[in-house]
Amino acid sequence: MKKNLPRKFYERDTAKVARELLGKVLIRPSKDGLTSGKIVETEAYYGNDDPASRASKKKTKINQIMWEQGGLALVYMVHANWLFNVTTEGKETPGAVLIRALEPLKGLDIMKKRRERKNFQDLTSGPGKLTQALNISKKHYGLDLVNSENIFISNFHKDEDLEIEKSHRIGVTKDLDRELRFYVAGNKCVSC
DNA sequence: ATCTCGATTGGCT
DNA sequence: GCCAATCGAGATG
Repeated sequence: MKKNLPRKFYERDTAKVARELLGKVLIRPSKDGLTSGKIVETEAYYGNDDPASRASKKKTKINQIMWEQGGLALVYMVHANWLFNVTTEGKETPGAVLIRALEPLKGLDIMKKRRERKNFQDLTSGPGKLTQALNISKKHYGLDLVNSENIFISNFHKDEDLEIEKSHRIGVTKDLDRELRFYVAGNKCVSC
């Protein structure tokens, strides 16, 4: 079993974490089998000065862990889909990275069943799709990815050279004048 | 108790 | 490409 990324990986500038999460593997063992995928698309969300961020408003039950340590699972629902994020930066500095797309690696049959789709590209090519494929939901809220066996992120076995591109964030009503979406160029599983 | 809205998805034109 | 459906949280009364 591969090793969880350490706390210090997450407790850095959010855009840097988002960018470096590309190519890492999200691993999700479960009762019905292990599913995993390579991260190919992410978005960075900051605090106060980021109108698109959940942390730009006051603390709530949902966003409060953005002020906690880095490496925690932040899961919430948008338009009837669970979205999976990881907190970043140290305590008192809010930040999180949204995982927007994966390239399926293991457990493809399980993913197909959960998604009720059989095409490779329909499995995890969107933030709501990948949570369904990996069976991630509200119950994982607050999980510490640095220690957990249920969901964790680790380095990929081979150091591939990724060609990374960036763009403005997708779907947000008020974006910043800064490109905070990162994705692997040309990858078939990127959401758009 | 009810209403509004969203970091989406999938089906249809 | 367009657009309606979907769920839960947060706000409001």
